[in-house]
Amino acid sequence: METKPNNVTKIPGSVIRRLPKYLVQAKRLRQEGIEWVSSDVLADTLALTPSTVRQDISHIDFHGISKRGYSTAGLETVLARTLGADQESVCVVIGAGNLGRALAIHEEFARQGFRICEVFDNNPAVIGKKVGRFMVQDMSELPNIVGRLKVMIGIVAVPHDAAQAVADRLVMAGVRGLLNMTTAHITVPERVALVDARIIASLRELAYAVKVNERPS
Amino acid sequence: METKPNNVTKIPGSVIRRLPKYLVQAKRLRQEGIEWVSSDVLADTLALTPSTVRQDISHIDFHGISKRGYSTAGLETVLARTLGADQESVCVVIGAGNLGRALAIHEEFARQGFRICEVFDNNPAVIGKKVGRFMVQDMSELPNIVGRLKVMIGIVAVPHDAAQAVADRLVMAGVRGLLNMTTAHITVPERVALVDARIIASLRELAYAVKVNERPS
DNA sequence: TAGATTGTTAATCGATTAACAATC
DNA sequence: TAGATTGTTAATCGATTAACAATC
Repeated sequence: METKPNNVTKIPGSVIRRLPKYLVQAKRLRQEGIEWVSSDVLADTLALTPSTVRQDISHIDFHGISKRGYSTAGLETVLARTLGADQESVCVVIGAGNLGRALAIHEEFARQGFRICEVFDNNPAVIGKKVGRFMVQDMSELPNIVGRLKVMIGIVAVPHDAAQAVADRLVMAGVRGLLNMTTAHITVPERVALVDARIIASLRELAYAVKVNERPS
Repeated sequence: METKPNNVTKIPGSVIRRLPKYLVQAKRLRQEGIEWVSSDVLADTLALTPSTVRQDISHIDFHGISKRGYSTAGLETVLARTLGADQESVCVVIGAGNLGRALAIHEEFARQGFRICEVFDNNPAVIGKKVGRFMVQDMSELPNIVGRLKVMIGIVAVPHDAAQAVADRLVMAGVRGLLNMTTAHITVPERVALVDARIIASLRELAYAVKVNERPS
């Protein structure tokens, strides 16, 4: 008997980056009491083609039904399981500046299953200070806490120039994935995952698009 | 005489999304006193191929020199001009929750040329309250302020369910581009640019990558 | 049953990479 | 000059879309 490849085979990045959008829609539709959704409707609401939707869903361990479409509840469940959204991911935030503090107290992360357990900084002036329900920890505590609380993800919210050094310490401490909130380019070993949040880059992309739209010839 | 196509032709999105990384590197190298950089070195530091770097730079109105490479100062200048990073972009933040407040006071945006001029909310309990140097404005003031201050970009930092309605009001007010900080899917007219910040989606991508790395067979 | 909709194969499109002539 | 490095063309690779047989 062959194993289903769906959960084992690595899903391409292009697909993985769309799955959260399907998850949001499946959840919304299910909450609205809509039980079935077709690839056509999903494609319409997300500005994709039905082909893309069906191809994407074929990567996860879930099947639609001819003539009815996809069960919204089923889709939600399987997408959540595939993405790991059915389990809490323990995170730490490094950097207790404006951005770091904001991320730490932004309730949405916890609501979405990303539990921030500590906030760190290396500035003696802020170590020990309160940030929401957190007391800012000294960076030297990082390895202890990562080990003890099984921290999976480190969120890098420090000044640009400190980003790589902080990333190195997170990797050393045993974190498995990094979210880079800075504009710096960070390098990590292959066993560690890295995603750039690209907020400034997204704003630049917008500024460029606005400029190009201005003279549409 | 033919016009240079570089500033006129629209640069593909895949390329535009890499240009901010080149800009960061060019600036860093220039500040370190390094005057020239080759496509090989840039590729190495950014985990790209030299071919990709040369192809990307060929989209902007700038040329390297055989045997020396690219002038870091020249590259910085032209990239900044191409992306619009040499000019201030006026932004508003909608939503004075934790995330909105944080974005409003995060100095990095201003430092990168994204000047936030006002923060809005529709909750009477927060309207008129101070957020850093801002006083939270009533949403009804949006059209006035967008018109008067020539606001280019609206940053949508409201709860998920309010995202589309807020986007509609920003578009109506005359904003030219939207940065969507929520997980909602937003639809805008073609003349308006939209970029998803995808912070939660990035964390999901990370959680998935961590899970897949765990059993690497 | 007839028709709607999936799942999948094949075709197209676009992005990345390789190769190399031009050139400083 | 000789050799390093660009700019560009051609080849490859991967992602998206189209088409359609299977099926509920």
